[in-house]
Amino acid sequence: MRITTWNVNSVRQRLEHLLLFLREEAPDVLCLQELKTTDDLFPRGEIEAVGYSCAVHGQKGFNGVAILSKRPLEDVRRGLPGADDDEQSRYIEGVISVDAGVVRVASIYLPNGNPVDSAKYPYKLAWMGRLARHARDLLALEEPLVLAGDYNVIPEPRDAADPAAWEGDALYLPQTRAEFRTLLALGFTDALRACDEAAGRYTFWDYQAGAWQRNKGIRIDHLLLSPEAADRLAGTTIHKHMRGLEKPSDHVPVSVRLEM
DNA sequence: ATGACTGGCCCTGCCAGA
Repeated sequence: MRITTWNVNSVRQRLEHLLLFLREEAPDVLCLQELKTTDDLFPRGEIEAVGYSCAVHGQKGFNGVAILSKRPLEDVRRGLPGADDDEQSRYIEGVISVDAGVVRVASIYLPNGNPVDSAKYPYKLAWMGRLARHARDLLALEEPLVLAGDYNVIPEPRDAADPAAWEGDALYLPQTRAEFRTLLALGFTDALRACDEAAGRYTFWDYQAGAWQRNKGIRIDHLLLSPEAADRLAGTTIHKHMRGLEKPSDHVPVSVRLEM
């Protein structure tokens, strides 16, 4: 089965690209981030019409995550445990039954954290701590699990065209990268890196300064696999062509293929 | 060398993104 993550930067602005992607690539599961809309304005009907069910955790104006699936979604959770007062919609999780058993999938929109001298950076670090605690609990289930999303983390220098330009930025600070390594060390596999060690595998190019034309990208959209999912890893794809469309998202979809 | 965009909302400059 194929599972894809994509920060669409407004699902309503990107609806035609989204439907194009679902028709042409037809992943089994698509995790979306930055819906920038509420549940009632989510384009559920158009998406169901091309064969997907939707679990949505929206928010007015900002954030918002969803999971689209060809098969029914069960056990849907909205928001991370331990943050009942957090009004930002950045996490949704569900379970999909397949012939070989079940796969649990989360759509994650990790906080950006800039500017680093504001409350936004401590919020990012606290959020990463909550994610790690929940991820540890999910690993104990010993089932195929994919934590897919926009992590707003540049893991290593090879994940940026110009690493020096990101020094001091919330996406690349040593503490940010250390928190990401702590998450991985719980037992996750970075799917893209397990398949491709090359530098220059980017998933985001800023709208400004001709970043796309000059290939000044970064890799911040990741698919983390539990051991049971990593055992089934068959390949990854960065759908780079989506950045070249008219009025694109600044992120492109990233897919993992699991043998199941 | 410098600056450079896009989307949503309070409908119009401002916040947010990365």
